Amino acid sequence: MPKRLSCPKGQNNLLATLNESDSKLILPHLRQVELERGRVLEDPDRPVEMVYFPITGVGSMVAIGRDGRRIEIGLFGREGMSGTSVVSESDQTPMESFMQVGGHGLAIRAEMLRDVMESSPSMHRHFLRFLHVLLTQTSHTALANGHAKLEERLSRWLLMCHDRIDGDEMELTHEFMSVMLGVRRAGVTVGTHILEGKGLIRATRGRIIILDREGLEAQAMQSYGIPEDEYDRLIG
Amino acid sequence: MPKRLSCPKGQNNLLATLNESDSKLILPHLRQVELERGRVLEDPDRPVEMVYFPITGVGSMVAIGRDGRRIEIGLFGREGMSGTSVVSESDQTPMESFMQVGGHGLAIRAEMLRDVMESSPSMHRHFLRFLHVLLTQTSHTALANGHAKLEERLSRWLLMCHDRIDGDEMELTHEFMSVMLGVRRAGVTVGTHILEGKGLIRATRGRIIILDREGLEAQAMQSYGIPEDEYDRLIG
DNA sequence: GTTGGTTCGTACGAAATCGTACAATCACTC
DNA sequence: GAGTGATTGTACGATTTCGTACGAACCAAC
Repeated sequence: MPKRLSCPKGQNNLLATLNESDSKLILPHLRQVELERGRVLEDPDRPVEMVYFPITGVGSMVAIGRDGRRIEIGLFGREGMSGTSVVSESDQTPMESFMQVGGHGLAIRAEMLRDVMESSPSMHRHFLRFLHVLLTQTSHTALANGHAKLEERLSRWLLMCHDRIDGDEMELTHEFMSVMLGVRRAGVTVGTHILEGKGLIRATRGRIIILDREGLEAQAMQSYGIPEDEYDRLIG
Repeated sequence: MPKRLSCPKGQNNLLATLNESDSKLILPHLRQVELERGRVLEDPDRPVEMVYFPITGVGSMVAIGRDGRRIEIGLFGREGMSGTSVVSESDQTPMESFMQVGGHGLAIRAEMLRDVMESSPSMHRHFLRFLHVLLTQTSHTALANGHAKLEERLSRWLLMCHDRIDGDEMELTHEFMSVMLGVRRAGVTVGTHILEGKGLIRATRGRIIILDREGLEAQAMQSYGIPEDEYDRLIG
């Protein structure tokens, strides 16, 4: 299977799939922004001020425990958006969102987004559907975290990143992946070796290259795909 | 800490917290229903036909993997509702919802709910906020599944059930809990013994009694509470 | 080229959980 | 009150992951 969630280059697919009048409505309020790696898009328990639609790059949503434990619960790129709590009329969330892979995109002030959604139920619906996809993704993250072995989770995660970038190369350290997956750094090192040994990826310092996507999907089979199907169904 | 998410007896809190005009709007379309244990409220990948607002009983949302692996990703009782995909304009989800503890509640046809939400943005917003709480809950399930030990996850799960029932007794088998948590049945048996040994619960055949809620919260500290805070913030 | 910080490879025993099995106990029916 | 099925208690080795540690490899700056 080829990459999922793909969309016309140079665009954000969530915006590209708006109908014409909604597109006209929101366009004037969007402005280009750089989304450098590490940029925080959403602070925990603080009102969302800007909502971002990546065109390149990958964002991570991270749940944070009482004691500060973190784990990634979802990621989004040019198929989606940050700040969905604006869409669910909840202003803020206890999670954090940040760019894990740098890129650029479009941004709109949260207040403004609220306004345009209010004036266009169809736009609201469109973003709501993305929220639903996000819930599905998070659910399957919970499923994978509960049932899947490290190697399978790693495969799933690499696939989800791969879907959201151009090309087959990503700048990722084992340390970073270990935090996202909530496992030991050393575990990730061993895991990547296994995938590398099977010829599915190639890993060099700070970089992972996907060699055999289908093979990776086979590795992740049970864990990958359902949220992506849901995206196709609802947004396409 | 006392039970969370509590609300006036004999009511569903999500409905009880609607404003007066919204309440009048939806009431005529609600009808009383029995929600016996095991009752399926929502089939995976099939359009939601009825939406349920429990008054007693507890419902579970379960994510299902490609190979049929299951894990509970959220639960709801008289503080919430089933069928949130109607709220997110997505009609259906790849998950299943069913009653894990029997009870009764109110039901409305999905179509009708769609209509009344369309005619009342404030009602739509209210349910959207619950959807946001659900996303938070699911995120923290992913967090717990990734980071917490069995004993901690078990405590968290018992607390979440406890919040949603009257009294301190629940009919639960180890087998059932093991499926919800995605662990071995034997593991749950050992886990309950530990909690029992600490005097936090009492377990008899097919039944768990919460003895020391605060103690349980201490056990689950890192994993429990944030989604509940979010509920208070948004619905109260 | 040396230095220093990041990243990666690898090792170790400890802990948690798994998969499985089987016997004991309970609740209910006949 | 004997039988039956569901539930629970307990055991076993196997597997996975943990926590930690330390050295090697790499990269960039001086």
